Amino acid sequence: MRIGELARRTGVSERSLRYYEKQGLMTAERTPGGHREYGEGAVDRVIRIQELFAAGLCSEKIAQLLPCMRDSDGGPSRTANGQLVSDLTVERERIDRMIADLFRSREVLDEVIEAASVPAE
Amino acid sequence: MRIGELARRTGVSERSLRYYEKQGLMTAERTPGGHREYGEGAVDRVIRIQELFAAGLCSEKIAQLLPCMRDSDGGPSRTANGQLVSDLTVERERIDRMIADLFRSREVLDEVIEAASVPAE
DNA sequence: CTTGAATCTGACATCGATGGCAAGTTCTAC
DNA sequence: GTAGAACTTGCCATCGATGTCAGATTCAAG
Repeated sequence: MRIGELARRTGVSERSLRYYEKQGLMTAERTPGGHREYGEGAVDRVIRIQELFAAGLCSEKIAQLLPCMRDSDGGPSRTANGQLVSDLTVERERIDRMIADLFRSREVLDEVIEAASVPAE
Repeated sequence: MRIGELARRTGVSERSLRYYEKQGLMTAERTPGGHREYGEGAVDRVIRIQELFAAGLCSEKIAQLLPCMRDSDGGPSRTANGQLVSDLTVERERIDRMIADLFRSREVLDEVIEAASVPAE
């Protein structure tokens, strides 16, 4: 599939897809004319990338992380080295804190929403 | 307390504290000379603000939300109106999705970390 | 071929919270 | 009153992912 379809199917803009490639997060075959040609696996990969971005990881970390992931289709290709494991552990802790924060904030929102839905009292 | 101490106690920079004030997220008494003077409650408030920022809410929403919160010390002061409740509900759903994303990403990190800690096989 | 849609590259803009600096004022302790 | 720390305001810079635009090229269908 080409970039337009991939964008449609993942909900990620073409601009971002090209950016991901430039950041080394994904590759694409090229047609003789230079247009990107993606395999089916690209969809999952893009979604995974988006999730990691949303989790606050930067391009660089994601780029290091991706080849160590057990991909849905293929093999795990690589094992993380010590430095990467150390970095990822830090990220993991950050994510834990973020989750805790989100729970608290969600609770706050719920209280306010709840209070508004019970005007009496 | 003054801004330096508040910054130290909350881990938020003085720069950000002044920014919060400009955004209408908090107020401060002023000394005759114009220096900010904060009450004890400011510490909790700043931390709350930080959490909401971390949850992805923008200044504007936080500014609308804060007066509707049951503050630890004082009363809830206001009730959210329909528009705000609607906005907050949207934010709440976004936070839900974010939490789900974070769980998935954390799992990914765990798998990679785990795989690296078991070099054999 | 031709034409219009899709894609290419590259550059610049944006967003929002925060960092940093500069010049001036206030506070605190001596 | 004086010195130095702390504070004030205001402005410009930064970060990273994404938006957007322009001009050129390629693809697909007639």
